[in-house]
Amino acid sequence: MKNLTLKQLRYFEALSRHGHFGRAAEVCSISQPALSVQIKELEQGLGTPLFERGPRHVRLTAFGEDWALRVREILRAVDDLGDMARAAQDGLSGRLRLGVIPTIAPYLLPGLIAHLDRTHAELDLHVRETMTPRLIEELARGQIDAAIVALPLNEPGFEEVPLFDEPLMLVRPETEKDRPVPTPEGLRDLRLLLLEEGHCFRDQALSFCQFGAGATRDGLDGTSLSTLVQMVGSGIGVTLIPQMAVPVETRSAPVCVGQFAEPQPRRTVGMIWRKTNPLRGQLRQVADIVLEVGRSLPR
Amino acid sequence: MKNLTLKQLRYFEALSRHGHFGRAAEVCSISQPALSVQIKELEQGLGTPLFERGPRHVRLTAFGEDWALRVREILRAVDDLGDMARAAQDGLSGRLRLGVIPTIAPYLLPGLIAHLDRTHAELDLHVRETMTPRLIEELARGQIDAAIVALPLNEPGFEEVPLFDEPLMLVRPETEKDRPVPTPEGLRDLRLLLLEEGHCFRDQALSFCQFGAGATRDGLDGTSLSTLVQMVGSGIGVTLIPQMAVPVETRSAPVCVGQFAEPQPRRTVGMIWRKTNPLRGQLRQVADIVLEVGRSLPR
DNA sequence: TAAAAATACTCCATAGGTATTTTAT
DNA sequence: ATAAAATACCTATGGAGTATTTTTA
Repeated sequence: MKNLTLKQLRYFEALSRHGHFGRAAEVCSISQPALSVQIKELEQGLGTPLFERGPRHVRLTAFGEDWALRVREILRAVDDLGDMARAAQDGLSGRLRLGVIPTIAPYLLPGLIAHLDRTHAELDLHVRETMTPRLIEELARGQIDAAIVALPLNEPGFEEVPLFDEPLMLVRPETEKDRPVPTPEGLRDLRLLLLEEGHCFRDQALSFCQFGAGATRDGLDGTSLSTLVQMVGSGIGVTLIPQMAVPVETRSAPVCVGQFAEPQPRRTVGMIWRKTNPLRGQLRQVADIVLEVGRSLPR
Repeated sequence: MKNLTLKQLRYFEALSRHGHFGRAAEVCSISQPALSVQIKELEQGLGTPLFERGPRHVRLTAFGEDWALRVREILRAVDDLGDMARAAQDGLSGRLRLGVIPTIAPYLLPGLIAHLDRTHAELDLHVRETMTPRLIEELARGQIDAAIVALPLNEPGFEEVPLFDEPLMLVRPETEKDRPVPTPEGLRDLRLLLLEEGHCFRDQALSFCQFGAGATRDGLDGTSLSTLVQMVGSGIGVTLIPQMAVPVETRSAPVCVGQFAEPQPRRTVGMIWRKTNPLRGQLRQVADIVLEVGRSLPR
């Protein structure tokens, strides 16, 4: 195995993930035959097949599985090499791929982007908005550099930096504005609207209401906080949203916002990245800026 | 840094070690301009210089130093990838690069090679004979797969497998054959001939005689056990050699061999390899064979 | 027969070679 | 003046594209 190339390893990795020559080739921006040839040469060089070709799907052989683990480590390490150069010339510059969960992105990003444009024009910010488990995966794979999520996560290999925390607010139809804010127990008797499965914010809200696992709940699911508030506005029920969402989301619906009595439900917003990411120095700087932007959000 | 290649990393590594474009290029089997170009592209891609070009030597920059550490790890990991394939199809085959120290090689290798030829013709054995520190270095760098040395070493990251141990024998001029074998203390009054600095066997012999560090010694240094025995044969002094060397070395010189009283000086012969070497399964097999061959040496 | 991988061929980008120039002591 | 690295230029290998065939459920 003297003429092993990084390209081959990248192609192998793509194929191992997609299990399909055509799609993997597309991801690699090459043609399917080009990928076939490289994979074949890889297997020939090794003297062992890496994939089992079925007519419907391509699967890693047992040996291929082992191999893939090491290959992924190597590719991560190689990608880090590039980042080291940028880390060396400190100061924020170059591409920075930031993941943000959907219950933070719309409220924090406008201010963050404006701030970065003003203070660090050299920084080429790419934003990816998706839910926490996906972000973790992409971080591990080196597809993004850092993520803004709700803490704690306790993922091994990741550094967590808590930035600020904020209360969760009750949103009710405007008609109920003079009613007292219910207790967590009282919430169970209302029709509580929540985000669909997968959003960590859903779980945070649920845990405040102390619904047991699997307990049936008289509510509906929405795909965004915006949707939920609109639903509340039309009298369907009530919902919880983080404080940072209040100014944006309650402007255009006939709803009122209430604050719970102590102990308030809260969530912690923070940043995470791989502990070994060479850009961690830069990422700390970004975290400071996110904190600043977060603190300056309208209440 | 999208078009980084393994070749570039290998060239970089070679240049970082040799500090000289011409010699590094030779090691890589390419021309000096080819190397210059690749290094230049590497630095351009990174946006940072990796080397300081002086008129007399090329040195790594501070950043280059950091980079080199990671690059070496990556290259080792990549080389391991190739070995994994061979490890998978177990059974001894393919190239196996074995280091052996000079005080073992001439006595053990003939039998070992004969045995392997007979039982594992598929195995392509490459032998490297040099002293322990060098072997350790080459193991770490992946230039050899395993080494046969005197244990213990306690090198972190290496697996040590003790195989057998053997006594150190006293070699005197044949004329002294009827004299009693001296004690360790008695040895100090004789002219003791030892291997030159660097051979671990020298230290083993010295420690038996309990010469303090730096104590002056009335002896001479030789470059091989063979030389030492010849010198003893011509009446210059006495020496110690490992038991396995006795049949070969005392055949052609007028010397006699004596065994010390308990506690005898002994050395342990064993094999070492990197703990993470994918071939370790194979290496254990080789160790078993070395043990067998070692045990069957004539006494 | 249809979906997907492998093969055939053609082409061009680029790694590498030789000859030469530049650089710094 | 000399040793060593950089540049110029040319060549050839091999990676990638398009068109096509083979494979198997």
